[in-house]
Amino acid sequence: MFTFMAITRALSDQNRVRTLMALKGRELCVCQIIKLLELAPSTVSKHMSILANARLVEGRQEGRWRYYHLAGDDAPDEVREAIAWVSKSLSKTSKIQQDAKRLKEILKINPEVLCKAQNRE
Amino acid sequence: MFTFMAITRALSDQNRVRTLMALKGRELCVCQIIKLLELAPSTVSKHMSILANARLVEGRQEGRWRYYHLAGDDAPDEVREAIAWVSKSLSKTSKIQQDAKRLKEILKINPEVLCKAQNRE
DNA sequence: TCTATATTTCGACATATGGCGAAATGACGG
DNA sequence: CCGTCATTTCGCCATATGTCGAAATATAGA
Repeated sequence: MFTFMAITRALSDQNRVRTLMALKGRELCVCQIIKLLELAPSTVSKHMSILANARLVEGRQEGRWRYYHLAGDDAPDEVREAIAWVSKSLSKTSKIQQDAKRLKEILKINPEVLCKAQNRE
Repeated sequence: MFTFMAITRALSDQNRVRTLMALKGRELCVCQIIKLLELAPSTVSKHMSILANARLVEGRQEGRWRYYHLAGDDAPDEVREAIAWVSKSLSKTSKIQQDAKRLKEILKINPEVLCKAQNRE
């Protein structure tokens, strides 16, 4: 029950759900998520730790960058089914499709440039 | 997206999730839910309105009593799948099984008696 | 080792949420 | 209609949560 509630609480915030959907089928670096959500780095970091805590996502360090991806086949059933449910429920919503479009543009930007730009703000 | 977030926010509270599980396969009157959760009537009422707002449950008036039941086949896909996911994830957890056991005892009590007892507190 | 830089942690703040009790509402039986 | 009673609405409080900026941490490169 405790782990289940961690999942539902993680899913109860719109920005976290948007992030999950953005991670479908790809890995994203934190600065890319920051750009997508247009939130402060510290805020995004907290969101990611809540998602990771619920085991919905996993992080991977590569040099100075940290990449997050959706939980894989090794994750508990309830987690994988949660992701499937979210995905099925939201894929067609306009907000998520807008995000997908924006994300395409963000992925074109060299991450180096993206990160540096954020640190100047 | 808005309706989806209503569902996830509804599911982000333990007492509401417990209520959903208690409603699996049966209808319950508000005073029975009050007894199960051991919360104030006003609190339970608010929880039920959040669940109903998310369309996870539906209410039915019968005389002075109000009965709630899980959303049926007429509910949107996302709702029915949410219920299925919750149910699959939690059926075996000890907290929910404890509730099921307690509920059996509560169902033995005449609702009239149960309600009157609550109004004296 | 020193500097630059990507991310996290910390501290603060405003708002949201879960809880209660009291009062209001609505339904039944006289 | 009047009183009783189940439930909801309202007003309040304490705590949780989302957000930010500043400081801390960690990593790469000079």
